[in-house]
Amino acid sequence: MGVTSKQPTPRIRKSPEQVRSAVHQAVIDLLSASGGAELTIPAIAQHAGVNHTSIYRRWGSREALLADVVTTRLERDWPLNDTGTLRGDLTAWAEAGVASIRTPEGRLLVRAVALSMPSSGHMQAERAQHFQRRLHSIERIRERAAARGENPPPVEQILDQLIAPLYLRAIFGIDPPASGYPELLVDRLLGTTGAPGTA
Amino acid sequence: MGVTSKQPTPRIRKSPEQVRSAVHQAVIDLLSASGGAELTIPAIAQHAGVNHTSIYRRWGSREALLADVVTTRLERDWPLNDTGTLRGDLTAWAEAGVASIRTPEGRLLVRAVALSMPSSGHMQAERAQHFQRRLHSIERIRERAAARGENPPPVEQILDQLIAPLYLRAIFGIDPPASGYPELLVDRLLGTTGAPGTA
DNA sequence: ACGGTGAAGCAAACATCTGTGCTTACGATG
DNA sequence: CATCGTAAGCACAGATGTTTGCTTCACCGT
Repeated sequence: MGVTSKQPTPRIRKSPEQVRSAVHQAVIDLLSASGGAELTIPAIAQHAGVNHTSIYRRWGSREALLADVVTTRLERDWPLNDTGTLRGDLTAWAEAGVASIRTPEGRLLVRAVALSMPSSGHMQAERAQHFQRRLHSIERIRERAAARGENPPPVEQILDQLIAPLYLRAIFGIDPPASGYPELLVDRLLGTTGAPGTA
Repeated sequence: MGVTSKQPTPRIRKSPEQVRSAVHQAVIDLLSASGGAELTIPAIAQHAGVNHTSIYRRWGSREALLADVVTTRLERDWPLNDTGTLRGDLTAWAEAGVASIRTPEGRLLVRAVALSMPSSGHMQAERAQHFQRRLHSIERIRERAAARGENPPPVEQILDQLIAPLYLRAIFGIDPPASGYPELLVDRLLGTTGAPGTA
C-alpha cells in the first residue's frame, strides 16, 4: 500500500492533436444529443475527457470553438468542386448540400453556423467567417464561369435561389424533396436550358 | 428618525401587466444593443426595473421568454394580410418582411426564432411553433387563391423562393437589394405576368 | 368592507461557468 | 543525452446565473 501510494502524479496527458480531435468530436456529439442547449465548455471538456482549461486556453471562447468545428466539418462534407461548367459546379454544390442536411449532424452544423455568430450590432461587418468564405467561393465559381464565356447570375440571386433554400431547410429541419431537388434549384436559377424540368 | 424609519416596505410594485410589458421591451432593447450576447435573465430584469425572480417564475427559462417576445412582436410587425389576389398577398408579405429585416431589431428577432429552437433530434417535429404557424398561414393564402381560381405554387416553392431568402438574410444580417426586392422575389415565384422585370 | 388568491419583491443559498497561477509531461533541438 | 519551449493537467478563486422560502401588496369576489 505504501509503495503504490508513492505516485505523485501518474496523470496521463493527451497530445495537442488528441485534444483537438477529442474536443471536436465532443462538440459534434453534444450538438447531436442536446441540440446546442447544453453546449457548454465544461460539458464539452468532460465529454472529451479533457480538462476544461485546455479548451479555454486554446480556443478562448465557445463561439470560437464552434466556428472552428463548423468550418472544419462543413468544408469537408460540403465542398465546392470544379466540374468544368457553371451548371455542373452549382449542381454539385447543391447535391453535397442536400446530402449534408439529410443527416442530423449536418443540420446541426449549419445551425451552429448561425449560433457561432456574435452578431453584436457593431460587428455586423464581420459576419460568420464560414459564411463569408462560402460566399467568396461562390464568387470564384462565377469568375471561372465568366472566363469561359458563360453568363453567371449575380451573387445575390445565387444566394436567394440556391444557398437560402438549403440553409433554411437545414436550420429549421425541413427535409428537401425526395428526388431531383438539386437539379430543380439550379434549373430555377439558370433556366431550363433544353430540359423542361418544371412541370 | 424613529418615524421615518418606520417604513417596513415602501416598495413599489408593478402590476403583472406592467411587468410583462417592461420585460418585453427590455428584451427588445438588449437585443438591439448587444445583439443577444448579454441577453441574460438578470440583465433583462435590471433593464426592465423588475426583480429577476419575477421573470424566472413567470417564464421559467430564457428560451421561453424569447419565444414569447419573438412571437408577439413578429406577428405584429410581419403580419399576413389579405389583399384579394395571390400576388398581392405574397408581395405584401415580402414587403413587410423586408421592412422588418432592415431594422436590427427585426433581424435579431428572426434570428432568435432560429436559435431558440430546442432542435434536440427527437424534438424534430416540434420545431419552432412560430415557423409552423407561419407555414400554416401561407397555406391559407394558397387556399384562398385556389378558391379564386388562381393557381398557387406549392408550399415548397414558396418556401424556397420567398421565405428562405428573407429569413436567411435576416439570420445572417445580409441587407436585401435597395429597391424592388419584394416584387423581384414574387416575380421569380409566380413569373412576370405581363411585366418584364428581370433584365 | 372583508378576506382570499395570485403574483411581485426581497434575501440568501445553490449551482455553474469563467479565468488564473502553478506544476508537469511530451517533443524538439543542440 | 541534456536542455528548452510548449501545452496539458490540477487546484482554487472569482463572478455570474439559477433557484427557493418567505413576506407583502394588489386585485377580485363575496
